[in-house]
Parts: sequence; C-alpha cells; structure tokens
Amino acid sequence: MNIDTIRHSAAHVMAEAVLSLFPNAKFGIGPSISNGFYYDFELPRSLTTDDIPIITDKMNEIINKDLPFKKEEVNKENARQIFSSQPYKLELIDEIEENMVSLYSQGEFTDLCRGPHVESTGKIKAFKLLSIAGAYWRGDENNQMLQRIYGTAFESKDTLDDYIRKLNEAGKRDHRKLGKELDLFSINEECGSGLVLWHPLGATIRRIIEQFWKDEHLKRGYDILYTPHIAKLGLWKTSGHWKFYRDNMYSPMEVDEEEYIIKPMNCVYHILIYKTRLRSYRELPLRWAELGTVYRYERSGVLHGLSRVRGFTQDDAHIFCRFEQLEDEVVEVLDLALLMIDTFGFNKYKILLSTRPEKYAGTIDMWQKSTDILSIALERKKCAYEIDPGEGVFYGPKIDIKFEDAIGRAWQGPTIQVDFNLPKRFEVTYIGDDGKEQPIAMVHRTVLGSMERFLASLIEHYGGAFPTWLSPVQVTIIPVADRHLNYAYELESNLKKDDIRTEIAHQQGTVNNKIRQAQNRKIPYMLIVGDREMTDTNVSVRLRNGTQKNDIPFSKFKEVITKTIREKGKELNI
RNA sequence: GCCAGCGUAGCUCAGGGGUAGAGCAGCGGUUUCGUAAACCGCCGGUCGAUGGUUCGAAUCCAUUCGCUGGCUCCA
Repeated sequence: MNIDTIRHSAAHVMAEAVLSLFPNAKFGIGPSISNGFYYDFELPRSLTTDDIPIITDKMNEIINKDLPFKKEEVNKENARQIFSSQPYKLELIDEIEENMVSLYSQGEFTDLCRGPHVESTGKIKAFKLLSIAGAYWRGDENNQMLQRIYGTAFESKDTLDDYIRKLNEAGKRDHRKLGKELDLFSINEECGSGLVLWHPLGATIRRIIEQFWKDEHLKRGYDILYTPHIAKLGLWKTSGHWKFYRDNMYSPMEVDEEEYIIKPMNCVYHILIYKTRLRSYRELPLRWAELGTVYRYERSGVLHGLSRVRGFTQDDAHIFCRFEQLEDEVVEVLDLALLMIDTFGFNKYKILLSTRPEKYAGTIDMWQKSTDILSIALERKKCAYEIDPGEGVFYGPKIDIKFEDAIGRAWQGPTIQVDFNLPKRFEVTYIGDDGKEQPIAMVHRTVLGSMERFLASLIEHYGGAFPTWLSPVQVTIIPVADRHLNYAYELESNLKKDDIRTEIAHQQGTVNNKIRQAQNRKIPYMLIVGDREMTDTNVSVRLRNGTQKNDIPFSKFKEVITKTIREKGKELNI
C-alpha cells in the first residue's frame, strides 16, 4: 500500500475528527508530505497541545469503525453547493479546469479530493499527531492564518516507532544542543539574537576549516581579499541593493553627516577593487575570494541556531572573466565544491540548475547562453543534475548543490551564480585584444555557504564526534596517578610541537571519571599513562568509539595520528 | 512579522497563591585510583523583564524580551 495514500487518508480522518469537535470548522488543504501529513483548518478558537490527545482519540474511534472511503464524481456546480459553507474549498473548485471534480467521503466527512485513498479507515494502522502550527492560507502572509496540525502515518506500528526513534536521534544531533554541550558557540540574549559568539573550541574548528579553505583557494589561483564591514549608502544605491534588497538590510548609521550601511554582501567591494584601474583581457580570469562577514536582517521567527542567523561569514568569491572563459571557470568551481563536500564527509548530494525566473535582469539571449554554459560545465564534470525551472536569482542562472547529512537531511551547500546585473550597474569591463572595452562575465560563488551554517551541518552530520583533523581537542592524556603527570606533560609538549591539539586531564578525579568526561566531549584519542607506559615510553590508547590498544610505543601512536590528520581521515585508527 | 508552546542555579529539570528544590558542574578538603560517574563539605536563583490583581505572586492577568515548532524567506 502506498505510504502517501495512507498518510493522505489519515489526514482525512483527522479532518473528520476535527469536524466532530468543531462543527463549524472551515477546511483548507490536507496533503501528504515527505514525512507525514497535515491539514489546515480555520477554527473558532486556537488549538493547543492539549487538543492533540483529544483529536487522536477521535481518530482512533473513526479508524476502529473501519469506515469505507467512498468516491463520487460531481460537476462543479454541484460541488459548489456541497461546499457552499467552505470558502477555501470553493476557491479550490474555481481553480480546477475540468468540469467534473471528485469527492471522497468517509463517515460524516466529505472532502474535495483527487484521491486516491485506502479502502477504509481501518487500513490506517499506525499514526501519530506531532505538532500544531499556524500557516497562512496558500502560504501567503496576506491571507488568513489557518491552524495546521502535523502528523505522520506508517504501514505498521514498527515503522512508525522507527520513525519516532529517528526523530529523537535527530534531536540528539541538534547543533544547538551539541554546541552548548561541547562548548562550541553561544548566542546571547544581551548581545542579540542571530549573532553568534564563537567559543575557543568552536573557533578552533572554524579556524581549521578556514585554513583548509584558504590553502585550496590559493592552490587554484584565487587571491584572498579583505574588505570593510560598512560602506556609504550611495554604493548600495548604485548596486541596486538599496532598492531591491532593503528588507534584508539594516538601517543606515550616520558618520560625519554621511550615511553608511553595514554590508549584507561582499560583491560590491570586489567590484570596486576591480575598477581601481583598467583591466586587460590578459589578466583574466581574476578569482577573488574573501571570508566576508555580512549582516542581514532576518525576521525574528526564522532565526535558528547557527543555520539561520543575522551575521554570518560567507566563503565568498567572485570570478571576473571573459565570456569564453566562463565554462572552464564553472568547471573549476564545481571541482572545488565537490572536493570540499567530499573532504568534509558528505557523500550524498543533489545538484540543481536554476533557470530564468519571471522577473529578470539581462536579455533572454544572455540567459540562454549562460544557462547552456552551466549545463555544459556540469556535463563535463559528469554531474547528474536536475533543472529547477524559474528558480534562478533575478540577475542570472545558478547551480546549487544540496548535500545530505548522516541522517538524510538536506543542507544548502555550494552555489554558483552568474551575474548580469552588477557588471552593468557598475560598468565592469575589460580591454579586449582589439583594444576595445568588453563587458565582463561575473560569477558569485561559495563552496561552503557560510561558516555558521556549514558548522551546523558538520555538527549534525557527525553528531559532534568530528573526524580527528577537525576535532578541537584531538588527544587527551589521562595520567593514572599524580606521579605520572610529568610524563604526561612530556608527551603533551611533544604532540603540541607538531600541532596536535592535546590536553592533559589533570583535574582531580578517577581514571574512570576522566575517561567519561573525554567520552562526553567526544575527544577522538585518549592516552592512558601509568607506571607500565612510563617505563617503556608507551601509551595505552582508547578511542572515542571504545576500542583500546594497550602499551604501544608513543612514537607509533604519533605516527598513526599524524597520518590520520594529514589525510583528513574520517575513521579513527590506531 | 504572524500562529501556538515554553523561559525556575552555569547545565538538565522538579515545584504551581503562604519563607525557592534536586542532580550534575564549580569551589574547599580527603582519596592517587588502569578504560564511561570515588567520598565529605560549601557556594550558588529579586523563578526572563516590566506592570497589575491579592494581606501575600515563581505560581493568576497584561505587556515586553528571548527560545522552540511551523508559515514565509534564505548563506
């Protein structure tokens, strides 16, 4: 039996249950969604979580009665009469093109519905209502807000339980929770919501990511720039941001009677640098990268840990090239982007090519040509991709890469965007081999997205247990008794000399307790040192995953961990 | 921003009109320990903030800030 059919049927049963509790309920839509279903209602009062068990009981009653789902075809005129007191259904009927519409009924409830449904309510074996939320009719905030109940349903109790277990598992990996537990970052009320404070350990991870990022960019012919956090309002007027992006920008601040804006983007600064002198075709392409911190206004309700914030650092870069170079450049960026994703351990991803939206800058011809170039580049890299029609940004087509974490959730990753707009607004050109000014081709791209969101994805992907090269503390040395402390210090300075991030568990406490603490902090390597180890310059190694290997030479351990770090290994070795 | 829920010690949580509680963490001791929690003691909160109801508010009401789940949007 199709899972979507079960879920959609469960939505109808839920609607009947709600109808029995609120006879005047107005019904919106009730589809199945990727992990369950929902139904939207307009009700005389707000639902609370207390209503969930009541509705659940009612649904169980309906299911136990094993009522058949009956299908009926009527013409639209009849349908309008049947749903005369249901304004949302009437709106839906008006939008149906055919003259006949189908209705499905079970028990006391009839719904306008394309179907299909299970034969009878008894076929719904396992469901659970999950949450209540507000949702605008048709997702438009100018419309009435309806009340949505989310639920899920599965073929069997077992698969439902499995799903609930997975939800709990996801909760344990939540980067906000782990960020606090592992002391990686915080967001402070006094400081402001959506503004991230990076603690030493979180900052260490970020520093390692940034170092890797810089090294890879330098290898690939990028230059790294730094630009200011504010700029005069006029600049943002020229760029068009003040007109089109103002909702996401902070209010101007006054400096010497001149208005300045805190930057929501880095691109305009890079253009200014480009324009400081004439550029020859010979020096193209220019690849300019910046870890640029930008500030964007986000409505309070959308902020979420590190993944949706108001100040964030983009791993931004702009490529200025000749149009003929675009294809090669995009191939290069794809190569870099895929390397990044792979190195950080994401092995599942989806590539989307977004095409021209309804409102667009540039000409149809430019759009066509650049979209073609993007798809040719994708084919050259042998990347499977899907077209996302009309989802391009107004200034140009783009490639988005969405990667999946360890528990199957999708994250917005690299994005490569062609821009027809800014080069025109700023008159960005180069001098061609004919001595004449030519329009530049400009690409915006990030390969991680933002440091904040990327760290969120890493934390959840690894559940806080980072591969060794990223672990903020790579080794903790646990002396069995105080008389082993000096040996521990010796090992520590030896490891630190080679940039292996090492700590000594020198606090008061038993060996067991120190191990427990190291485990909770998800430190990959624990070195237990006591009398035995000290006499032979050995260490006993315990890995975060519980495996242990006793009395191995320290030099051997160091060799193994050094190799693991150098190779950015995802597994723990010893 | 809108709808709903939640804010009690650094953390996790109990209490729910009559003098603020526990565990962990921290601090001071004792213990010197062999692969996931040694023992004793101490410190710690104007119960998110403001206003109101009340003899009395952490508890009830209003406003506000923050967080959570959605809607919408996105790096």
